[in-house]
Amino acid sequence: MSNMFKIALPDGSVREMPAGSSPADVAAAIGPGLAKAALAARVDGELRDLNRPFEGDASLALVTARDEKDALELVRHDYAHVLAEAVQKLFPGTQITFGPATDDGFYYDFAPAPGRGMFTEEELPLIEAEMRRIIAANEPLVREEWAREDVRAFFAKSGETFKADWVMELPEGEAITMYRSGVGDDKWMDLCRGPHLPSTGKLDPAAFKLTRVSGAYWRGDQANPMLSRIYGTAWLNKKQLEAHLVRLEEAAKRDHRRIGQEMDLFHLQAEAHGSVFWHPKGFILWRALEAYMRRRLDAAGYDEVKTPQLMDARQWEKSGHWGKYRENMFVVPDEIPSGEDDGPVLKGTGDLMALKPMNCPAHVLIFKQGITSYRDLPIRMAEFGCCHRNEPHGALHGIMRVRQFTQDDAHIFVREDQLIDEVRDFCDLLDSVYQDLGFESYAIKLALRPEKRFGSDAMWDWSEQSLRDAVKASGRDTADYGWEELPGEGAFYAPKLEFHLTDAIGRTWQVGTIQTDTVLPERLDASYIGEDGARHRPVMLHRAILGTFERFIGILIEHHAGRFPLWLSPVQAVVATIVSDADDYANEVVARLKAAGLRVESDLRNEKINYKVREHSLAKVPLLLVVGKREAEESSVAIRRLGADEHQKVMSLDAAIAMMASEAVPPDLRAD
RNA sequence: GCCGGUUUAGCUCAGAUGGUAGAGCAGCGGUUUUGUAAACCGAAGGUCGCGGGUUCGAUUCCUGCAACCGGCACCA
Repeated sequence: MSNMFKIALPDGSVREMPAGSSPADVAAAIGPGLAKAALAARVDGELRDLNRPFEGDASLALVTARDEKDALELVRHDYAHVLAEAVQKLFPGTQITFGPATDDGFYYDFAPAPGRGMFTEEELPLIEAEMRRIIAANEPLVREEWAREDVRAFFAKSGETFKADWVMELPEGEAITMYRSGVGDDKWMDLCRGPHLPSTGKLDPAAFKLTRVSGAYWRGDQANPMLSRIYGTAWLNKKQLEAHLVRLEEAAKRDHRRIGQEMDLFHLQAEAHGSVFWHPKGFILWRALEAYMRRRLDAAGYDEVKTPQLMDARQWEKSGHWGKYRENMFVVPDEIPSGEDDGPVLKGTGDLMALKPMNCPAHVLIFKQGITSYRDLPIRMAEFGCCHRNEPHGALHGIMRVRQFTQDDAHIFVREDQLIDEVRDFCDLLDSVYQDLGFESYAIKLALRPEKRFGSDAMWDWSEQSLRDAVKASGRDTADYGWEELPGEGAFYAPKLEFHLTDAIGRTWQVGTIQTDTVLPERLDASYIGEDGARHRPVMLHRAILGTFERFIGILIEHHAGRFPLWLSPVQAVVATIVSDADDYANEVVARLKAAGLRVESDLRNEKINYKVREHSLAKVPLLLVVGKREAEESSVAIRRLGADEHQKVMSLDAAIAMMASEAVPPDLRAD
């Protein structure tokens, strides 16, 4: 066996390196510039430490900051390592657990030392300073392979029960990697799969920032102790960090809660927390969206229905909600008590009723009226259904996560042989709606059977596979759609396809969904008569495109930053006068625009035009029609378009009305 | 529900180690008739989230609760 290894480089060349050499040696052999720039190595495609020796012939690609994706991941992971080291040095007795890289940085979960509480934001600057000290010390990060029992003993000795317990769950017999930073008394060790940069000095002390603290359950399980998580954002250099912080500031300006208040769309208040008070302007947006959806559903063969808000508890027992969902339901006694202890019920039966958390059982009850033939299927039953769910309080978020909401819900009753086509058609309809509403991209996930569920494994096998097949048939099971499967995330009655959109600061929200349910038709005994004259169970597809009006409008607000396309804008135009002599003409313009179906307001106030322009621009009014003496004489308007480069365009009133009316047509009604 | 933080005028925020509080903007009254992102003057506006405690006195200290914010868990 040769004691020289052949190392193939990306340019096709091959270098002979002595056994025991590492990617760092190759980098040094190529040149000092590369040796300095190298952060890690890809050896036969696997990301590895720069100093980890080759084990034989290999292909090698050195990773530098130019390989941004790999570099960011490495660097962020290293910052997490440095964070953990800093925290343990500043706060002895703190236990370390896990600390991965995230999309914009890193976090680390700690179990605070006995007797002290969770970390607070006030402590972050102190921790940052210690991190910078560790970076300035340029401590080597050295990979060591340990036996599992040695690792356990090491952590057990210092009272690190989380790490000691965790390492015992790793496969027995395999070498486990520990990373050492610092030397001598300043030595610090962490159990970590790696890889890491060669030393802490490779990090830019000005390219990270600790951002917030949070609680987080050990291994993500509510039954486990809560740990103290510290989040940071980290980049390759200061410029990138600053750009990211600016992006966050810009994103905060798009927050739907802020814009909702600025544009007077809605408000929330403690007396009905988790329910939205829609103001006139916000409800115009709602109505435009609802009218649009209604047209799309009509065209796609749906029948719209309306079902009761309150149903008897016995019905919820039959549907299974009472057993699996009661903790989230608002339960209402059907009675008016006398008010005395054990006094009589003055009115009502005394039975329990519940506000519907979902529309599905009611739709099955409609389906069950009369007899359905196989020829009638599919039946697509739609409802803009108002539901109530008593959500965990910590889950509520603006209008994105509320306790009362209206779904663009529908249930499609299909034969098994119709299922895949129906799901595929739904995917196409959903795609078209998202395009119309300005969303170019969205993610599709398949949420698989949860632990707490109804139905047989065979049923779940079939349901899951049918959704998988339907997405494949629609051609959307690709990386462009972020396609992935999420084990354990399905509803208790069905697996579901989830369609996700992203908010202003990168949080993703599920909006659309379609679920293949065979459980509820069974429980509620829904059937159709087949070609063979026998009774069969239909499959029930639960589906929504917007998800809920509340959440979708929240996303729309952030996506457009309040600058809605004209057909959705609550106020499409304001006619603003320059002098009071133009008041009569302005009123005429407003009347003409209203007659053309446009939502328009006038501003005849005794204010300077600069003031009016500023005010209506801040209010995000898309079109400002300025009229003064000139326009009144010429029957024209000076149109200023929000966000446009050219300041104004003077055109005749007739031409302006034609242009605006055409632009305000909803996307599904456009001729083009 | 869990961890941390916050709650003062319509909005955005100051503030006092305990003696019932300010600013800007908005709103209101007046002056200004104005050509594309803030004209000027004036008066007014608050049980300092809610309850309990300590105190001569609490918006401030203690305590309970609620809502909100950031995460976790849960979810459309």
